[in-house]
Amino acid sequence: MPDSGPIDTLLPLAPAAFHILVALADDDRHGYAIIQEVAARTGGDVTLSAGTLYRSIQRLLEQGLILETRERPVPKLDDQRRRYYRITPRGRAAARAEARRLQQLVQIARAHGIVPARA
Amino acid sequence: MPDSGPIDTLLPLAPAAFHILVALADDDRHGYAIIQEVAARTGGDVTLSAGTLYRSIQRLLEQGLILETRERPVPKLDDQRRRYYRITPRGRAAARAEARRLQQLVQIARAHGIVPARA
DNA sequence: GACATTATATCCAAGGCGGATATAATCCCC
DNA sequence: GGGGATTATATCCGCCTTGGATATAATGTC
Repeated sequence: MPDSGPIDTLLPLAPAAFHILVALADDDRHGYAIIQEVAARTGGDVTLSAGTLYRSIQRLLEQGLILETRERPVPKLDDQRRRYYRITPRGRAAARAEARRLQQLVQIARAHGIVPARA
Repeated sequence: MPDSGPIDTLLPLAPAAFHILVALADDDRHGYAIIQEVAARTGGDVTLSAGTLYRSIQRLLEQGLILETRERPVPKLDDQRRRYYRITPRGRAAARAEARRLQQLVQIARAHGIVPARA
């Protein structure tokens, strides 16, 4: 399953994969920066380990949900170790589908009175 | 970790565990009925396998999130094979916390423009 | 009484995860 | 400019959860 086929077959998205895609929604980022972005965005609740991050990135590349860019956001001050990644349209679609799926879960929980009201 | 301690340590809840707790939110149910309830409630998207179900039930019992009841909803027509389960207050709290966590994920995805609007 | 369905339980292999380890480039400060 | 902390990527290990297969037995149906 390289980079085609229905998005549904990718769901449910692995939690780490979802976080990475969301972190790349706004800007291209390199791996280490993704870890920091996710931690910051979740208030420290989600701290991707290095092992999880780089394995997830490999899978996302194979699935065509992200791609590596040679562009450097700030060409002058650069760090040759960094590898920057960009979300693809397909990656955006996958993240959107996953978000919808999560939203449905919350809806079901609400229908069963688990959640007081809507947040 | 038998059945005490902060709810947060239980999060994230395994997907199967969350579905089971939600299915038990309204009524006591036996294992097989939980599978059917989850499948019905999700429009067939989530079909818990038998292996997943019974192992998840064991964990939930150990964690004090559900308990087994001897009560039979309909005492007359009964099936001696069935084992009925009931959600505990702690289980309800765990499901609520997990739903909140999921809701936060959706919010983050929205903040990054992944999701068009609110569902 | 035979056969499909219901119902619980266990085993196996696959996949995702955190944490540890390795290696190297970059930064900072004295 | 030399040395140590930090940044950055990568791989390995073991644990946990999962779907699917298998087993066993009670119940329902005709």
